[in-house]
Order: sequence, then structure tokens, then C-alpha cells
Amino acid sequence: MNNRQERKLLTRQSLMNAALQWVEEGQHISSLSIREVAKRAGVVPTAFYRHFNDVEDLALNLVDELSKVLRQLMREVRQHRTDPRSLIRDSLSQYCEYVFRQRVYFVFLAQSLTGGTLTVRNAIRSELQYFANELALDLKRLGLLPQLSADMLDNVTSLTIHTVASSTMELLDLPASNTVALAQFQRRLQRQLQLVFLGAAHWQPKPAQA
Amino acid sequence: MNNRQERKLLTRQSLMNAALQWVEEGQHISSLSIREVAKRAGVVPTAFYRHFNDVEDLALNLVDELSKVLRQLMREVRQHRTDPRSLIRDSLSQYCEYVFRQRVYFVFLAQSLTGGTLTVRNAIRSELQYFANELALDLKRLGLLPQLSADMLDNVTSLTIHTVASSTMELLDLPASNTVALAQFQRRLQRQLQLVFLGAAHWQPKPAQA
DNA sequence: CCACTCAGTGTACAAGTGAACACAAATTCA
DNA sequence: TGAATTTGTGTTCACTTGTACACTGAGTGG
Repeated sequence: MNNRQERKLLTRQSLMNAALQWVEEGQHISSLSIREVAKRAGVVPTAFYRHFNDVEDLALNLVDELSKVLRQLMREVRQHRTDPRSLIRDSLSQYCEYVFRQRVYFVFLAQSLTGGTLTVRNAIRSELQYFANELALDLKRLGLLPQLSADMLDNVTSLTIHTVASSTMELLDLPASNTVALAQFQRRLQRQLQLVFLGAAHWQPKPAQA
Repeated sequence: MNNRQERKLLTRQSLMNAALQWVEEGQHISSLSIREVAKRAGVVPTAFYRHFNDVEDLALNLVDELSKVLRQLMREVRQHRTDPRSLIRDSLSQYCEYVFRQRVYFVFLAQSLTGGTLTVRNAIRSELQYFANELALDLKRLGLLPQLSADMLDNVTSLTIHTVASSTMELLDLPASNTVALAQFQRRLQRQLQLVFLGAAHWQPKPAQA
């Protein structure tokens, strides 16, 4: 057999996958018991403690794991860039496709952003902030919105990320088969983001108050 | 004693308040047991079934109840209107104050929007859509954004409502004592909404794509 | 090679769980 | 008044839960 470390990592991932399976079935992570997750992972309940202190500890590690995966996704989307005129649409399209491929990741993150413990919530929020910062860097690189202050640029990118995150929650409830609703959703989100960037492009130090 | 209906309503509300108390303590509604909520409400476990089928049924009724309360809030905010130039800031200020006064309402709704059952999620979403529609009506009444199509106006108001909802989740984690962070939050959200409306004001049938 | 480490096993127990059932008491209604 | 309705009680059942404890047996390292 393989060495001990590898085998330990394997059951650790089994436990994490079992937790995600629970979430995929529509359950909330907070209602997952140690015995249940152990059973699904194919190990005895007490084996759970070799890896995590409790279910919340598992959830926190799950957030860390998924953060890595999502950062990788962002890098891929960055590289696939084509025409800057359709940047929003193309990025969104890739993103939505990925959400469907890895649906449970986003269900779990959405659940935990509002329903996890304070530690978990903050972990996810800091991850969202990371994405907002990366987006701000990209805009700088592309020379977009140069007139905005750093503070205002952060407002724009944060709003963008939060809008995408918020809309993703709706996307998660659209049946994968309903392609027309999916297209509608995408166009809708696309227009909302265009609204934000249009507003950002017209922003001046003392804008008119609507 | 009072008549039977009134007394039944009283224990029903005791059960609902007990559930909210559970949420207020940082727990998730899905991890609330019938025995626990009954104990907190001061009734015997089986009495629970006289009012609800299960905890999810209670949650659904809780959503209905809070929807009424929030609609009432919206009407109050509408009447308090002062200068249309500071409409966003004034409305936001009132809203934030209310969030702090009735914190647990919003914690529960935020939790359930992402962590409830499909029925609960849809109930909350339709409530958000209601608010977006009302906002659209108000804008029409005030003669704002007259050039937008009905579809695009809905995009604007939905984005507004979702931005407020999304930001509320962060607001809920700000300590009530930290007034400086609260002011920062409010200015930040205010600017984001101004961005949206600025973008909406400049929207044309074929806008430049950012 | 042999003691050591340690991931996973198996047992055990007290506490908590949903739900069925018969019951009590009080309001409602004829 | 007296029967019916209905809210809340108390008991009981089989089941699940977290976690402590001693254990096994396969890597690991001197």
C-alpha cells in the first residue's frame, strides 16, 4: 500500500466529499452529524476525529479547499480572454458554465456565507474581497476606469463581485435543462454589470445624487 | 380567560419567537429540533404539532410573518421622504437603523435565502421581487429614469434590492458599538447605489460595452 | 528486526430525537 | 345543560447523537 500520509489524505477527502454530498441533497451543513458523514465516507464515526474537531472544523477546511479551486478557475477565465468589447459576456458565460459543472461548491459557499459560523462567514467574505481586488488589478492593467480613486474602484469591483455572488444563488435554483431561463438569467446579469460599469465610467468626484 | 383562538395564536407566536431566539444565538434554523423549540416556548414537545407539521413548516410561516412586517417598514420609509436629492441616503439610514433594531429578522431571512428549502428560498425571493417592483413604481411616480424600458427598469431595481440585501448580510456582522464602521458601511453602500442609478441615467438602447 | 506511531475499528453509554398514543381540561356550540 | 371540539399534557418507543475508551494492524524509523 501507499504511505500513511497519502492514505490519510484520501479519507480526509472522503469525509469532505461526503459533506458536500449531504449539501448536494439539499441539506444544510449544520444539520450534518459526525456519524452521518462518517457513514457516507465509509469510515467509523470515531475516525472522524483523526481529521477534524467537529463539523464546523470540516466546513472551515472545506472553505479553504474550495477557495483554492475557485482561484484556479479565475486564472483560467483570465487566460481565455478574447475581445475586450465582450469581456463581461465571455467571462460570465464561462463562469456560469463552471457553476453548473461544480454546482455543489457554490451551494455550499452560498449556504455558509449566511448560515455558517462567524469564522466561516469571514473566511468566505475575505475570499470575495480577494476576487474584488484581483478584478481591480485587472481593470488597472487594461487601463479601464482610470479616473477612479482606489477607494471608488474598490466600490465598483466589490459591487460587481457581490452582484455575481448574489445572482449565483438564483442560478443555482434554475433547472439545468431550462436553457432558455439560463440564457435569460445570463443576459440579465450581464446587463446589470454593464449598468455598474456604465455608472463607474460616468463617475466624477461629485456626482449628481439620484 | 380569552377565547380559544387567541390563546392558540399566543403559543404559536411563542414557538416562532423561540425559533428566532435560536437563530439569534447564532444557530441555524435547520439544526433546531422540535423538542428544543417547544422547551423554549414553554410547551410540551407534542404541542408543537398543533401548530406546525415540522420545523420547515414553522420556517415558512416565519417568512410569511416577517414579510408582512417588512412591507410595513417599507411603507413607513416611503412616508418619511424629505428631499429627493438625498433620497438614497435618507432611505438607507432608516433602513440600517431598522436592521439593527430587528436584527434577528434579517439574520433569519439571510440564512433562509441560501440555506432554507426550495419553498422557503422561493418565498423570500418573491418577497425581494415585490420590493423591486414597488421601487420601480416609486421611480415612475417620481418621474425618474423615464427613458428606461420596463424590462430595464426591473433590472435596475432588482440590482438595487439585491445590493442592499447582500450588503445587509455584512451589516449584520458589524458590532453595533462600532459606529465608525457603521458609518463607513453606509457611505459605501450609498455610493454603490449611486453608481447603479448613475449608470441607469446614462443607459441608452445600445450602450457601450465596458 | 523490533519497538514505535498512528489511522481506523468496535464497543459502550448517557443524552437527545421525532412521533404515536391516550388523556385532561377548558372553550364552544347546540 | 350537556355533548363535542380542541389545545396542551405525560408517557412511551425505537432511533440517532457525541464522544470516551481500549484495541488492531499496517506503515515507519532506528
